Amino acid sequence: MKKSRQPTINDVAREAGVSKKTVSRVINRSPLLNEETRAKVEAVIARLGYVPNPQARALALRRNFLIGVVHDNPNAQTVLRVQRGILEVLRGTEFELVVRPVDRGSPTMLEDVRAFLERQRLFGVVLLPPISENDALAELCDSIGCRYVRMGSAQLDDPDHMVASNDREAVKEAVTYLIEMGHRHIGLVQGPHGFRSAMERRAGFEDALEAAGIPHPKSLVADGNYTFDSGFQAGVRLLDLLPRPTAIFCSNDEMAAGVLHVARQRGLDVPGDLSILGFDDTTLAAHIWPPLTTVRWPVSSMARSAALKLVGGLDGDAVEEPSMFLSTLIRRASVAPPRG
Amino acid sequence: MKKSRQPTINDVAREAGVSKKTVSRVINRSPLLNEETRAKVEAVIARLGYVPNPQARALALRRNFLIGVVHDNPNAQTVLRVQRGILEVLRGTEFELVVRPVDRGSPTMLEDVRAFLERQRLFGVVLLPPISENDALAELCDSIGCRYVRMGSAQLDDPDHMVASNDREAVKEAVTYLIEMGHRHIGLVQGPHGFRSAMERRAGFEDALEAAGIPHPKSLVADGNYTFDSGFQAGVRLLDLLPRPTAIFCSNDEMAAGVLHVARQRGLDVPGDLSILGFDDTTLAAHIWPPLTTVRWPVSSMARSAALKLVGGLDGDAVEEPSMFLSTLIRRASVAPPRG
DNA sequence: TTGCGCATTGCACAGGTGTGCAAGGTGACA
DNA sequence: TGTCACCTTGCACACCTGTGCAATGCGCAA
Repeated sequence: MKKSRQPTINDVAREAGVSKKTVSRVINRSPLLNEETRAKVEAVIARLGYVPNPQARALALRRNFLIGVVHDNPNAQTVLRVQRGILEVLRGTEFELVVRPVDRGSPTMLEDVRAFLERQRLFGVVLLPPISENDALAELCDSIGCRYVRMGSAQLDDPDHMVASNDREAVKEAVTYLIEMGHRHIGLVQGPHGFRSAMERRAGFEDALEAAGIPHPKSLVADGNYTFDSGFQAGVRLLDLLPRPTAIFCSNDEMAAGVLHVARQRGLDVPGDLSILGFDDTTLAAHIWPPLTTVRWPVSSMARSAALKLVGGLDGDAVEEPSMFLSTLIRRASVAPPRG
Repeated sequence: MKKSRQPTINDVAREAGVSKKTVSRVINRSPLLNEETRAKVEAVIARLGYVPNPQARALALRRNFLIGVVHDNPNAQTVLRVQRGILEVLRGTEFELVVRPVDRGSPTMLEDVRAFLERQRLFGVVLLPPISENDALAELCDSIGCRYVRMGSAQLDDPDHMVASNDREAVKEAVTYLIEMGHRHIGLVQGPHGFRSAMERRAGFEDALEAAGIPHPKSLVADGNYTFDSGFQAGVRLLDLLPRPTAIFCSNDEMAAGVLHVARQRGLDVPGDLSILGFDDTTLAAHIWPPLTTVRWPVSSMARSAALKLVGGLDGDAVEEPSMFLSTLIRRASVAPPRG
């Protein structure tokens, strides 16, 4: 062996006695190809251990074999579950995963993302909530020609570019469960304003109360921003109320943990004195005490589906990936009928 | 404008009336360059909004401007903290972050990583524990010519390629704290066999007991594998002992949460009946009740330093990044003197 | 004026793959 | 046998940047 470098498409072509173009067709599974030629070339490829150079492909195709995760999601668990879901799909393919956090507050956010997408020529991106709710971002992807899938709690305008979950219905079911247990005085710790997930979950909460004919005064609604600390603050406010709510629904698990801390500090028994209901089913939910009754947000499945929507259909047959995923109630120990 | 494409180095060269090479020198900050020419070229670059094409650069340089995270770490929190730390350093640079989980158990693991590194031609990788302890992996990076930094709890053989923390001393200090509070019957939930972090933490535990002249029978040591469930199992075993330990040190927070669950199920008061000490200081530690006394593993700082070791020193002056980081005891509410 | 050294610049090719278009080959049919 | 259509293949160039080495220009001394 004169050359210690990795074999190139030229080496394969020479060895196989065909042209580069033909080798290229073999690699890219062109149907316009004699079966015999294909077999011959494939044998040489296997013998030389040839692997196409991704950098050269990226240059020639003007497209990189990279999938991006663009997010501003504060929840570590969620972000990592999405990554894992995508990586599961990408494993064994030529795609790699690149992570790109953005700052929703920054005035240059859109320009930053544009620069990122244009420079890196990503094959596609998965947009996590809440940034996925930004329509300008989706339009940006469209205009650049970058495939994208938005994850969200929204309705399904465009199944090709969206995977969603039925948060509203799931929350309605969960809160109905509280009502059926006898709770009438139920607090809500809602997510930040402007987040669709927060709106959907609040709507589900209200749906349940309305269906049961239970009034829901403003005082029973506390603001949160999906963090533990904001949950703690909201818990302080709600548990100061007289009469005290007998149950609290929190729009995510971290805030539920915050409320639980307040209950502990006040010596309240959970679920005896207070039932707590969360949302997400992060590992935190199962690891705190008592184990948290929560709504499982099927984020891993959604991420897998998103990835398949991006890279699927490349081997010819376009697989129809589901776009709607069901959040389901997970019953643990943090909910019980109210005392008395 | 005839061409709607992005400007290339040729456009810049033509506009500026110089050759490609000269433009290239401006971009790559070559010192062999007339100051006047540099200014002229930079003006054209700014006017055209020229940005070098990363794909073409990757091909020509045979090196991609990507930093990889190679890991098999089961802890979501840890993985994400590392990512965040690295991304903090990479923000504003031309580098992107690509994530690559591996399967330590797989017989083809090393080959997989080799293929990944050779194909993608990463600029550098950060190796997370426990896979970072694999010497063959480090040698592989060396032989391929891929820069790397190992994160670990190990001693510092090679500061250029390693960032480490003083787990052993930190644990010794933490367990000494338990002893000073009056605990004499202290359990250990150790990490999985073959993990250096597990060894170091166990060694620190034993150091403290030996220094205080306290015997430590095998029965007080339970095996774990850094998961909540294994912590739970270990907790069951330790809390079945007679006499029951008055304190338990767990080699990470998740296992500590598992032990806490066992204590709750048995109606034990923490820290009244049982003190629990964790390691890592993940958010879980602060979010469970009672807040967990734990050792803060400075993983974010370590990750930042690792990233700087990889990409630093490119602008001329090589910055000396620290390689050793101090884990420190965080005192919360899960530790108290034993009763009686 | 010539020669020399130094600072600066440019040519031409490398890096590896994809593709438009034209050419080559083959079989069928009149 | 000639013609035509169709299937298969190959050439040459595009994609964009980096670099070895030669060339250019300039000042200065002999």
